[in-house]
Amino acid sequence: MRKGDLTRQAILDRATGLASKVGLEGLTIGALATELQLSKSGLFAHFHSKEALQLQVLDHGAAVFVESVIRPAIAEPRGEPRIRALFERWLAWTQSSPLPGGCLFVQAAVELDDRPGPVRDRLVQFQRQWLGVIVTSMELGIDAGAFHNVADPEQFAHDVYGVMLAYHHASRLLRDPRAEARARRAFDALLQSAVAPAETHR
Amino acid sequence: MRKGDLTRQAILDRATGLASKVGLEGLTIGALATELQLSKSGLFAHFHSKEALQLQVLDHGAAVFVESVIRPAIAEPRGEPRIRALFERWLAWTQSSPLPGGCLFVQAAVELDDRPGPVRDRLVQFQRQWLGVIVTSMELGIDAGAFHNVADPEQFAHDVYGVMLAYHHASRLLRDPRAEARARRAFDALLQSAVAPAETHR
DNA sequence: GACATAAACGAACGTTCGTGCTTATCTTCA
DNA sequence: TGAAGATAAGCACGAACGTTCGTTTATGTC
Repeated sequence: MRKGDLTRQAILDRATGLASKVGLEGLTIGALATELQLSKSGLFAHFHSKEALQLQVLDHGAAVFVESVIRPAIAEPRGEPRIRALFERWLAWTQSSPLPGGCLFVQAAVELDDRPGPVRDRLVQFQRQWLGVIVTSMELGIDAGAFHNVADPEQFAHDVYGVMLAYHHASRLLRDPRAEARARRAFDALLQSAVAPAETHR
Repeated sequence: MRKGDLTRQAILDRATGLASKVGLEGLTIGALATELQLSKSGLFAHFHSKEALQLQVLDHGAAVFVESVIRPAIAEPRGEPRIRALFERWLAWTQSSPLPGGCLFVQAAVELDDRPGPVRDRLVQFQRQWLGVIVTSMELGIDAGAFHNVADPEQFAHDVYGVMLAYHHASRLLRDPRAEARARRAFDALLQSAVAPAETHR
């Protein structure tokens, strides 16, 4: 790997963390350069435009997300364990050290929800994929008999994401120490109402 | 009412809508002045600092929220009707014309969650009050026998807010036409699991 | 109608924003 | 080791940021 790629990677690492705090728009080339002890122009040369930087930050964040949340969770057995792993690893992700400002995508979602352009498009794509992972995991669980077949995977994914957003709100804005317990309880209730009858009384 | 108060009100009206799109930080005095066909300095004189403007925008938004969501909902009879009214009016609020960018508080919550200061403090206060309204409405419903007494009002409020945030995400970022139906279904499920047994089989 | 106050303006302040261009300093490989 | 090419710095730009100033225009009161 070339030297340039190394610094570019270092820039993206730092930029991802910074963007989790101040957003993709609040992310500033000058501040980022200062943090990395680089000159503004030197850093800028890696990306040629701020929008390109934002896109790469999003891509970088997505790559990390896949490695630390999705891939390990997919390794779990189908049904409840896999769904639970997705949820638990998402919780851990929002608290992970490279994200001092919470989940980058939650921040970006609110920031970009009415700001058309390629950055928004990319984010929408990622969010759909993420929800798609939950939907698919749910469908596979139904096929395996872990959940009863009247369960609606898309509704379930939507609801689980709501639990995640509520946790983000309670924990980050309200600094509520019970946020995590609340999120788990909500998730359990959601999961409980989806498990197949045979599993319910074990 | 003096002339100055009138324009100040007009400024806050417009600023609230603008902030719902671009956030309280993205809200810019120059852009706001242009929209209102005022000079930057003339507008600035009403607030003396940007932070003061942000605080007043928050206050103004909260006042409108109380009038259009909380007060009418509180007028409904205790129990299910009141809780449902809170939820339905919140849905309508996020789509109301003065808020082209969705709920101002959702935007602000994500933006300020790790930006300490008086603006954040004010927002936290409002959010606690809002959740408190749901909690109290739930408690009153339990007292009236509409919900069974094992229901946890704080957990319920937390969960309902999650449904609201998921709706905001699905509708605003993903532009999912099924967002509203999903939100209602999630809310109904939440409410169903709280209603007293006598009410369940009617 | 004269006077005092309130409200809005226009110009400028110092910073910071994103973005170019030109130069210098490193890596890399023959 | 030295030439070629990649990488970062230096410097400057126009625009926008929040803020301050002195001045002008509108409003309200006696």
